Amino acid sequence: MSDRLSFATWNINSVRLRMPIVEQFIETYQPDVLCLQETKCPDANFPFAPLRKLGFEHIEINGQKGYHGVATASRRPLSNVEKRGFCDMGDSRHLAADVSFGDGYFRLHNFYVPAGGDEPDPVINDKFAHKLKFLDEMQAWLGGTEAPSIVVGDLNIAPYEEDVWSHKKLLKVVSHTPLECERFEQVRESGPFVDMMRRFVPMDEKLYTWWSYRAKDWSAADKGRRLDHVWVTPQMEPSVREIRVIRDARGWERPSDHAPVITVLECE
DNA sequence: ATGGTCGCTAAGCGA
Repeated sequence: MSDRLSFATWNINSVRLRMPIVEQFIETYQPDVLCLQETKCPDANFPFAPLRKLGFEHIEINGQKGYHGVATASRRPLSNVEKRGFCDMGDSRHLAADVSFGDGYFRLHNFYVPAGGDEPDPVINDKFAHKLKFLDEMQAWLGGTEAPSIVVGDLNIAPYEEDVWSHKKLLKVVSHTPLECERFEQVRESGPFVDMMRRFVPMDEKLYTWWSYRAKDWSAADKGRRLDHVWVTPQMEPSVREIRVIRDARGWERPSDHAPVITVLECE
């Protein structure tokens, strides 16, 4: 059966505060599935109604008060929902579900990897140690994935030189240190997963999904990083038609500091 | 080299 499906991943930095631009995004780009991170919303307060009104009848959430939280909203049913804990922290940073595509299904993992604090030394910075441990657990769990699978989310690492505005200036900045970038690649290769964004954008071209709130003019300064990712298992790669970073959304009213990334899948 | 801005939830922490 031929099929076409689009999904988006977006660190929304408070889903309740951001509902106006979530609605704007859905109306403009019409994704079939929307994976959100940093919902910062207890499950009891999640804005189900406006999403259902926009056609997202299937909504699965893994939230907590104040911090973190992920949600996957879909026009298609979501089955075998799984919310995995990492590092025994009680953090809400993952949700997986099966999504129908063509004659079968793929497993869609929605991740929010710890940011890792400021100091790039796991010995003196517990948050950075936690980030590295989280990657270890991701690899132990996702290594050798056989089912058609997609990993999306805010992975909080910009692994390649052109994934940041200045490779040299960010070598000691958490998100681009050699230590975590190497670990990141090991996790991806253990899948194995294909870095789909870089399949569409050459390695020598800048590619960002996040721009700090602290810049006076984020777009003019353009000091971005590619913190959000789309990985697919090799058997899914031929189905990926297109990936777009919706940079415009970073400039909308009361924006998230992350831009959404849309992926289009198609099969014959 | 430093500080710059957000969002939580009610002063400071996390990003």
